Amino acid sequence: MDTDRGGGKFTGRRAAPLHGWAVTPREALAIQRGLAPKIVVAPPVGSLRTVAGLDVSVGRFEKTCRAGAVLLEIDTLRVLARVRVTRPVPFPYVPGLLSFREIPVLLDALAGLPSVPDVLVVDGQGYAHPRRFGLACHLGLWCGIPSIGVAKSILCGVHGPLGPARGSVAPLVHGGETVGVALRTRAGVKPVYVSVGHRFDLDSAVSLVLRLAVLRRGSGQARFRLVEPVRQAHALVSTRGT
DNA sequence: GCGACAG
DNA sequence: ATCTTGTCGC
Repeated sequence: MDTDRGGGKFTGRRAAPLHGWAVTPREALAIQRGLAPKIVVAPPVGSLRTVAGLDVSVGRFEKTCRAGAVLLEIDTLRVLARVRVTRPVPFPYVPGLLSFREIPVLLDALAGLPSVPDVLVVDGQGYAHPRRFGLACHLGLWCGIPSIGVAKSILCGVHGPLGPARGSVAPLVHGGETVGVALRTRAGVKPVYVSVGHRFDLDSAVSLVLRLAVLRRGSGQARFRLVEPVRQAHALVSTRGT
């Protein structure tokens, strides 16, 4: 029943928004429980040509935050557009409720892109969440766009050791369920944690992440641990000024 | 009750 | 997330 297009042109075109954003932590928890069943875990439909990397940064004592959305062509990893917005911080940081802090401002950045991305990549968890509704799930569902989460550390779950080579994986398990994977994007360095957001399956997410982790010219070694869209978004919001 | 805890 | 310089290594 989700008409797709979720919250609208990213924010409000839907006749009835899924929910408001001015909520208390308690209400946020209830919203997550109610929306988690709506997440679709399946291979992405159609071809994936463009990807948007998203990130948010908040100053130590500032009351505002910056959100960035960078659109790239998946094949070439060339940047097609960059959008950065500054907004009041809408919600405190509470482990497990990150989406209520970042999505309101990310939506404004996404709305500034010249076209709708085929897939969204966020800096954080998706399904690998206590209630299976991390930032990537929430954003993907709201926008009606396929999404995945690529986190730098674990929120919940455990995993066994993984090989030292790029591409090595180990399932991330929580509550007896595989909620994501620890993936080595670069030989010898700490893995990233990949999980499904919305309208994506774990295998497709892993292969996409490997495609987005820039390789060094020549040998098939990775240049960076993090995927390019998220690196670009991070660079965009981590500098201050105009 | 205690410790953990995306960004 | 943010506070922060130099330094070791490919």
